[in-house]
Amino acid sequence: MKHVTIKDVARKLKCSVSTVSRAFNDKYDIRKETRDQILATAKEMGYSPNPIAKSLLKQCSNQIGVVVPEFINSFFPEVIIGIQEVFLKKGYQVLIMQSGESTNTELENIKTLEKNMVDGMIVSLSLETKNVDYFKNLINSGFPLVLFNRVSNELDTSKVVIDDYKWAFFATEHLIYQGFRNIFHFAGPGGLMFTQNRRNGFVDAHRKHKLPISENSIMEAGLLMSDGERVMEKLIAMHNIPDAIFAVNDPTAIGAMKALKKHGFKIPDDVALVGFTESKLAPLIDPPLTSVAQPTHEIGTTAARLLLDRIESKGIFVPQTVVLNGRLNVRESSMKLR
Amino acid sequence: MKHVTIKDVARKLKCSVSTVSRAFNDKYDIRKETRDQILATAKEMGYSPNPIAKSLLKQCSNQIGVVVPEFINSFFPEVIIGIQEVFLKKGYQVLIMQSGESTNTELENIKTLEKNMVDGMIVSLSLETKNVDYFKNLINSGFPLVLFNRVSNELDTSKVVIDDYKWAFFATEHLIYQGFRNIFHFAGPGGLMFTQNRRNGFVDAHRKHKLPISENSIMEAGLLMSDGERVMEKLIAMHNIPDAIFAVNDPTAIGAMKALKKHGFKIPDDVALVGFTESKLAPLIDPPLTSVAQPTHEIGTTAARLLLDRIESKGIFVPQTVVLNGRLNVRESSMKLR
DNA sequence: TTGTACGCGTTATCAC
DNA sequence: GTGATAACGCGTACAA
Repeated sequence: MKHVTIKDVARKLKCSVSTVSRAFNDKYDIRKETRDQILATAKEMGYSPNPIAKSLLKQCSNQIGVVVPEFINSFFPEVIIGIQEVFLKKGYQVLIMQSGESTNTELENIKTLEKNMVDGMIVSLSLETKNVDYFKNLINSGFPLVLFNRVSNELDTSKVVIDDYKWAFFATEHLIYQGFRNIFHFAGPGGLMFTQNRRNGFVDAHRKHKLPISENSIMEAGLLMSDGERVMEKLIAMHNIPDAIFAVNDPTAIGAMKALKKHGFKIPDDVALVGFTESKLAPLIDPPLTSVAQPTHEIGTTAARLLLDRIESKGIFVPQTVVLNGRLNVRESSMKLR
Repeated sequence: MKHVTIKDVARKLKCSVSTVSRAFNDKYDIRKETRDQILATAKEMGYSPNPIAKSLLKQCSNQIGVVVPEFINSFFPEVIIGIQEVFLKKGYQVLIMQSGESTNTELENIKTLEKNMVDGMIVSLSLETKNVDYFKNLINSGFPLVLFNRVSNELDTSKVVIDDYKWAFFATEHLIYQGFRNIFHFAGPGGLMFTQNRRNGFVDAHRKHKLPISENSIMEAGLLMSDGERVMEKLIAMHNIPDAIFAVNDPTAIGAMKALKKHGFKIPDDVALVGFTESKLAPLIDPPLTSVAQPTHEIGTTAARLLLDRIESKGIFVPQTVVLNGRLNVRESSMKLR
């Protein structure tokens, strides 16, 4: 029933707890025979050191925490797999928590992990999060933290991102090269860095090609499929149909696609579509969706290595921002026929 | 830098640690004024009780652990959201771990959570897991455990499942009603309960309708898209094309679809398709895929409530298996066009 | 080489 | 109503 503790082992072997402890923590001031015997009986009794007690003592836990906004889309899960890959090899356990895009839950998650004495955290901020004071304190107090994807430039810590501006620029330019002129952007919620960057990329691509860009062509949508659907329905109702749409992410693009198909519009003949942060659906949907793919797995491994370096560097550590490369996967949804 | 502890607060207020402790654990043997003052300065100092120490003392943590094989497909994430919903409300934190379909990692995960003194676990077994001895011991020692989806009938504990047999039966029968006669089944890996159940449903639907069923029409595929693709390619190479396929899950169905489309087969005209455990892709793919939808969110909340009941019931507790209802969502991929 | 004793941050049980 | 102290399970400096 109860967990077998170091005392039980010591009692059984008629030795002291410290001897047992020593047997488990390969220090060389112990005789091999005693060590082997202790390890053997310990195993037999089903004993293993209690990490909780160890954490309390050593103020660290060989655990790292990961907090993500959601894992309905495949993006975050794929990143997490990358993270795990690195840490499991190093003997760390990875605790995952989900904020559900809520600042409050996010904060609770962070505190829980902190109190569990995780040795570091990898976080992608929730949509709601405006106030990053808690993170600031964490960083200032010397806690190892790495951000990815949803980052804040108020926080001076290591980050892993892709160049949203650049790839939004490329994606838009691709539409321009295809000959589309009346291009709309379905933007993400205001305030988020990547929303702004993708929007700026969209604008500057037009600027480079000296194409006018009307105020109304940038619509604040959201990040969900329902957002894309809603905004598209509105445009259809207003008979304001663009040639092409660059959406802030795949779900909104797919939402728009859904609404367009429902009303009999052909894609890409009537309206072309480009998404972002390629989802598993992109190549499978009809028509296949052009999208900017992020190197999810690599984002995970990179973030993990940055955190590991930070944890293991007992001395000074300079936060660094790693910008990984994306890729524009061109598919049928954005190809001008003929 | 360092965490502020109960001692710091006590020292600052020139009172004893027990008084501070009392202030936090609403016992009535404390004066309101002292209590308020303590709470105020504690807040000011940024103190909150350290759950690690509390766990060590109380042998429980107000945390529950969740172990799933993967969360690339939306199924497990959606279940987890349901689980969180119940537990967050009750003041529990939910720690999530991913076994990656590996027995070893699964075991490590379980042990980590156990050593973190989680008050209970919700687990869906990995594909590889044959030996469930560790779980048996866990259950026998009185540890609260609930299984879902990937369960084992060797384990005497609460479970949440859907009736795989029944819904596989319905799905197959649907194909039969549509007029298909040469129906294949892409089965999952042997050994898994749901693999067997879905296979039996497939067989018995044929039996009920007195349809012959050849040995070769059941192909062991796997659970991945690549598995479906591979098996379908093989069939195509052998010029052995069925009228319809009932696949063990959506990814294999979609893999088959991919291969079929690549070789110019029309769906459902040439080959009809039905999946299982409806994924987000199913309604979006071309053609939309018929599939058995599982009530993911409800699976999560149900499992959570079962676990909660088990945790809070200090006395005797009878394990119960809850069988939730699925739903066959019929879409274009399985509709016989006259 | 091994044992004793202390401390990690709490709460519970005693005294006072 | 409040303070001292023992425990929770472990690692480790120090003593033996």
